[in-house]
Amino acid sequence: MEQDVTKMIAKSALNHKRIMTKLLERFDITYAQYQVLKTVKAYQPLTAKEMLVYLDTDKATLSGILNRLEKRELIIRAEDKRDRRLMYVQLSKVSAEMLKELDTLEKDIDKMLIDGVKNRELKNFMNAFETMLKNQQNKLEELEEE
Amino acid sequence: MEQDVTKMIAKSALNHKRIMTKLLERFDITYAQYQVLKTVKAYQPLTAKEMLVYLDTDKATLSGILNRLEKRELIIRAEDKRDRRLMYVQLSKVSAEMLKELDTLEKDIDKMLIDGVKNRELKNFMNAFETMLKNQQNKLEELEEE
DNA sequence: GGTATAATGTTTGTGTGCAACCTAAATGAA
DNA sequence: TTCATTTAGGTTGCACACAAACATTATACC
Repeated sequence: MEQDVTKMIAKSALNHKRIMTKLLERFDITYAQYQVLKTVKAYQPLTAKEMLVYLDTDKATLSGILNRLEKRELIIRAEDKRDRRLMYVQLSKVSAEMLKELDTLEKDIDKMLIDGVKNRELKNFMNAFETMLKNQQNKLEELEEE
Repeated sequence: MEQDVTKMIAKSALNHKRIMTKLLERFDITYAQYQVLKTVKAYQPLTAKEMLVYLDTDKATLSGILNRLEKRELIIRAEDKRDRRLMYVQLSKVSAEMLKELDTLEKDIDKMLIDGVKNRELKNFMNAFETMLKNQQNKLEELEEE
């Protein structure tokens, strides 16, 4: 039964990624690129380092994604004159428009997910999930310290 | 609130992958390789096509993983004499031993996950999750048909 | 000021994930 | 038998995940 929980989580994460990827096809961007663009929209202008806080990914990965987004003119990079290590990122006009549309689409997907789940059930679900997430965090911290 | 569910799912799937990756470091195999080995153990000898049913991955991905596992002598590939397209896969002695140990480790992780969640809560959790998984499957099917 | 150290970001290498294409072998219809 | 079609599987190309090494620039300490 415990293994089932693990499998369900993995399966639904994969499902969600596949659904979003399908929706994003028409905009010709990947799921990872979409997540980056959303973060830029929410906090722009911001540096790569700041993005890492929100994105739960690696700086090397992010660097590549930003390169591709810049090449396609979906983001604009500008360096800080005070600290020349910093690169401030913001949306282009094209991507800003794109994201408006995508915001609606994604909200629909999020609602679809919990369709048929009663409010009280959902509360319980999230409570249990919080506990599990904490368990995982603890285990991860334990593993980090060797 | 709906977005939170989506985020929780993504986060916990990532957490689990990271925990397992950490545990597998000492055996010098990746999480994907471990999943393949587990499948081989459960159904060996079996063909690549059969594995795909259990693994929810792509044949191109699987092909690469099998190559690396074979190179490291963790699996053995043998062709069928009746149908020379088929490659039957089984564990080597080394990986069979390795998997015994890993089985225990993984079970502990699965138990750790639900620590502090009452039995009734867990039942509800899984019920709600089943509903969500079905919602996703429906959406995916809807998207496949264009 | 000069030098060690830290911070920001990029590059490189390996392993997935996945679509699209390719090969060889089996199958089936004419 | 012959030839088109299907099937199992491998290969290629691109994007991401992530560790490790690297380059540049700031900062701290003397």
